[in-house]
Amino acid sequence: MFELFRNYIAKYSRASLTDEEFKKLSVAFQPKSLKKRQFFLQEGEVCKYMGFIVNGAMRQYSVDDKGVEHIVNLSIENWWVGDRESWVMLAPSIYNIDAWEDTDMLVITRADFLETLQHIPVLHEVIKSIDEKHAIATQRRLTASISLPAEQRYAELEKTYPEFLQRFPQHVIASYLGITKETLSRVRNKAVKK
Amino acid sequence: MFELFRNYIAKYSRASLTDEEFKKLSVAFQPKSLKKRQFFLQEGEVCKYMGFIVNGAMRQYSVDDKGVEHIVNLSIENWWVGDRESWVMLAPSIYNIDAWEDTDMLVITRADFLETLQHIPVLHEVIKSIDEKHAIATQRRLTASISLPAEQRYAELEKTYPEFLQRFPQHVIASYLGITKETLSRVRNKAVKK
DNA sequence: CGGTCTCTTGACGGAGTTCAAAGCTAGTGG
DNA sequence: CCACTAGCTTTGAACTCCGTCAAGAGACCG
Repeated sequence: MFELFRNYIAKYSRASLTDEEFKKLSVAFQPKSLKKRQFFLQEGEVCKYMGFIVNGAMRQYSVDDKGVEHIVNLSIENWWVGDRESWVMLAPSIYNIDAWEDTDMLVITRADFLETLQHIPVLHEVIKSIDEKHAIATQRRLTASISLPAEQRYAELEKTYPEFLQRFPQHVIASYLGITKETLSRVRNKAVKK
Repeated sequence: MFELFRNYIAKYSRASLTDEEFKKLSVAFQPKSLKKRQFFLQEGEVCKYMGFIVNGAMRQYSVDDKGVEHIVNLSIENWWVGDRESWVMLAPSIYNIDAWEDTDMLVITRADFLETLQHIPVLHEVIKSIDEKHAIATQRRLTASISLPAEQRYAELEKTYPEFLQRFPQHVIASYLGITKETLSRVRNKAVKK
């Protein structure tokens, strides 16, 4: 359970954690398993946990006035899930997060997270680096969403996260791209012919 | 020049900086003034500076295959400008950043920034808090851009950053929202009639 | 003044949505 | 092993929102 997590952390820290530090870190996290379709966070709740996906796949989405789901994030192994805004502000979330496949995660509360940071200074560096990567990815997606047509957004996804195309059905991918499943189907058929 | 900056920093730190700390911080920054339309960063360059706007207004945009500008960020007093991705990765930027009004800024290089962080530990907290706010805002914009039609995105902007509507002409706002100036014009006329 | 920048309005076209139907797959239970 | 269902993908036709192109009108500035 924790090996993947340790490797992940090591990747993000110049000086990797000592055994003792990693032990401290481990006790702050609790294993949690979700069945497909089970919620990790529901709209209106405060996001009390951040989760690290050990295996499985999840989606984060909002629901509009008409009841349509808009997927804002997809996550698989080695990704974090949680609503930053709600987590930081302690405010009710506008998002739902649920499991798309049966999923095993490691979760931590904000209190435990902050305390652990005190005890393991190197972690700051790790977190910062993760946040940086995340910020860059989000900015890229925003830029694409504003400036590129559906077809190019799909092409970009294919290049950036090809795993997603294996793991999620097309109607999920479509929503993530901000288009309908029908449009995605047509885009793909057109692409194949080229 | 530095008063506004000091107030800004104070807002983001629980324990505000000592005079000595702030002096250290100040020497790391250099004043820089840009005339309207002058570039702070051009596509293809590495982003060597982060800038804090003391007064004025700037825009960050990419240019697509057809030569159309897509504005991804607008910034005014008390905002930071720079391309995170290029700044962190030391890679050529895909964005242009220029002044929309005559602008006075304080700028810092990455080397000076990292060194200053060493000398003033409280700064980490400040930076983290700024980054968090920024990440949340970007996520919100992405969500809106995927799930809301033009009219609601404009309404949201009106609520979130009403200053922008005063400072930037409509065609700039339109591009920031990912629509054309004509569409924005029609949306606004329709809104007035309600 | 005469330019440059800005906003508006109209006519047309196209990308993408909506709605409806049908086919395709994989699991589940008889 | 087949029948049935649920979830997924595809296709077509009508429609809608928004972009494109073009023209005109106001505002500001040298």
